[in-house]
Amino acid sequence: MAEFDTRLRILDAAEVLFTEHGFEATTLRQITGAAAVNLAAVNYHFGSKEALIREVFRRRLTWLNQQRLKELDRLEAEAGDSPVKPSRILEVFFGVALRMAADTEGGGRTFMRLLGRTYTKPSEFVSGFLAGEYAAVIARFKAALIRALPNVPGEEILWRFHFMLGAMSYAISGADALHIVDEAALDDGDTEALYARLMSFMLGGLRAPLPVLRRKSAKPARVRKVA
Amino acid sequence: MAEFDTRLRILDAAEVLFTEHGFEATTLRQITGAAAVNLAAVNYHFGSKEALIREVFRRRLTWLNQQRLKELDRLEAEAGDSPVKPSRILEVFFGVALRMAADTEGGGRTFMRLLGRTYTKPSEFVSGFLAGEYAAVIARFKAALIRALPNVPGEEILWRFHFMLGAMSYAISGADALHIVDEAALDDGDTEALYARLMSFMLGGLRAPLPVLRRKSAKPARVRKVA
DNA sequence: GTCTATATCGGGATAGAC
DNA sequence: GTCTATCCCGATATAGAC
Repeated sequence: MAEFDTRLRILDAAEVLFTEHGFEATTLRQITGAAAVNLAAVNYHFGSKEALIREVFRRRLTWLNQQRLKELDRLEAEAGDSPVKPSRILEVFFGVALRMAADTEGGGRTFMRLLGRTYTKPSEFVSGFLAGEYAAVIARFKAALIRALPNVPGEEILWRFHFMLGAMSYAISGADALHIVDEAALDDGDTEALYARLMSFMLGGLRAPLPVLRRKSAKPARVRKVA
Repeated sequence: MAEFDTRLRILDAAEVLFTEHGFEATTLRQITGAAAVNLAAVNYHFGSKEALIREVFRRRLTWLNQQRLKELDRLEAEAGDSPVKPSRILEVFFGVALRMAADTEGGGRTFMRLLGRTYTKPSEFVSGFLAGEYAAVIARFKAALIRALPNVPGEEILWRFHFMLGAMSYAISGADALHIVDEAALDDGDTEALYARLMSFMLGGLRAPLPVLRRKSAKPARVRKVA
């Protein structure tokens, strides 16, 4: 097997095992065993276990975010001067992710489950990396949503976006987690249905009446930055 | 320090460290070091690291779920024969959790962050345990929601409940994760505000128009169970 | 119940032959 | 680029004195 192959085999095996058992619990011996390559290959190709972890994220994440930006570009070009509809914006951001998560064979599904979990507790050495990969994308989508929903304060949009990420993460974790909630085997194999369910839930949440925020005790009201 | 104290000190320290670094990455040396007790104390008091992990969950989770059931009991008693409002149901289930998460000093906040993350990827030896702790609670709340929302199919309610758990988990992870999304420091210290934001988002999602589910290809339409 | 000291294991990483 | 063999470390767990 060529060297190129070895690299890929390691990445694929690592992705699966990290998702299954977490970073720390996964050993290089397990990875190289599953990939049917030599133990020393990881350090040869990636330098260290940490570097391997980063690469597992990088290869999928850059592609994912490029897709998102490309589709948003197209959407905004089509819309011209008028703002893009919120539903379309969400469809792009989460649709790309869910389509990746639906890709059982290519490993996309595995990766998205890993990503959702890592997001809430990034080890020090991935958090900075993740932030870098996401920064531009979030900025663009946030701006688009703010344009699309002029009545909702930017801060609220950000929180709701955050909540949506959580909903998506759990949606992708799917039945694995759901059977804690209910023994009835909910079919999470039907991606179309899951997508539709999640999207209607999110749109409902995004457009929900604004919460009544009571001013905090003594703090004087501050002028909000113009969005 | 008395033996009772030692046990508690270990539990508290473990909770913090597990939340911070995960189960695998946290060593007994770190735990006993932080707790200022002897290394051997963990095995004396709990038997093993795994047993310690389970106990970290058990002590908080049973209390949490007892509160939920108690408050739901009260709500249903007050409502008599009429169904309880969905918003009240959510307020109980998630309110109890968020109040616990707001308890910075008692360690509730730490624990809820840990719980949210564990839910999507329970190690084999906690998943069964978690399911057991949750089963009765979920059943009760699911039933209450189905009564409250007769127009929404039970299956949809379950999915939306699942999405809500995700939103809550991310809400509690809070700013730690949010600053991946946006550098602007969103104030997640204001529990009241967070609670209001999350609740309006969830209610919007729960009451959203039902998704249009296209029948799957060849499968004939089945009669749905009566809710 | 608490401690020190230690047994035993398995981890990541690397040296050096092929 | 790939392999074997090995280094070195730190993990959990326990034995046995106090």
